[in-house]
Amino acid sequence: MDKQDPITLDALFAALADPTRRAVVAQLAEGPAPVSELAAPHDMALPSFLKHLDRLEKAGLVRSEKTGRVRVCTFHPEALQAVETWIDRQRRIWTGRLDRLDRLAQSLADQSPSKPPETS
Amino acid sequence: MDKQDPITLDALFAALADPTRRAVVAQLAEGPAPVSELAAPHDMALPSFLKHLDRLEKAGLVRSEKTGRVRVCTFHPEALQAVETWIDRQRRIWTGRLDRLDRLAQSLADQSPSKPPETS
DNA sequence: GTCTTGCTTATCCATGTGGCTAAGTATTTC
DNA sequence: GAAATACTTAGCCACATGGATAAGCAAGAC
Repeated sequence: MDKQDPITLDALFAALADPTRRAVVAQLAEGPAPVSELAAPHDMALPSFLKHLDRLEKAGLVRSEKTGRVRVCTFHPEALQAVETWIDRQRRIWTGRLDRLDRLAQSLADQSPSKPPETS
Repeated sequence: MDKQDPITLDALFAALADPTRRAVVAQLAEGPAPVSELAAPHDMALPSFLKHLDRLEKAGLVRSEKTGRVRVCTFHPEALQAVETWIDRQRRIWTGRLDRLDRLAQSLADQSPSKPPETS
């Protein structure tokens, strides 16, 4: 019953790909809030809005708990770690590659132009 | 003709929300590659694959140029900056808020337990 | 010149997504 | 207990998305 979906990059990126949902995250970053308060700024019916909240929860970005008739939502920034890790890795690979190219070019330039480069 | 879409968070997050497209980005991070080479690892028809490439280009993550009959694609990591900036901001807001709560709790604890907290 | 290669364009189809309304349920409040 | 509040559930609809096939086309290879 307390089933918790594993946090996947698919769900995370998809959750953040919508302006309404990003706005909710931004609002929750300021502090926890009940559903009605989160929904207020968005010009749409409650059920539509709830679907957005659902996707944020499924992505692991938000958790919520119901007390009485009010559901309070909380931001869980740890979920963003997976995104940043992925991005960092890609950038690292790319810049690492550029660095190697750079050093190669440098070593070519350093040698007397007539000699071919050492490949050891 | 040389119209370049503005890089939006919507397009970026959506582009990265698909495993095929993330794999392409990962592959391109290792260095530029022609379409056929990028498509090879993915078990789908070329036109289907091209749609993925398209979305990566529209998002600004990839650019491509055709020489002869071959189209070579290049990774453009600058596009990822927008994503990281957004994520950083949300986290900063959240942790900033936690810090303030922390200081408040600290100052409450520092006062003699009988006195109510100053609200100035 | 014909053949092959490497895309490209045009459709099509199933499913997912983002919106809606209508009606239901569980707390408070009066 | 009746009424208002705060969601919930169910179902519908339009359009986007991820896949497919079929046919076209320009550049190289032979």
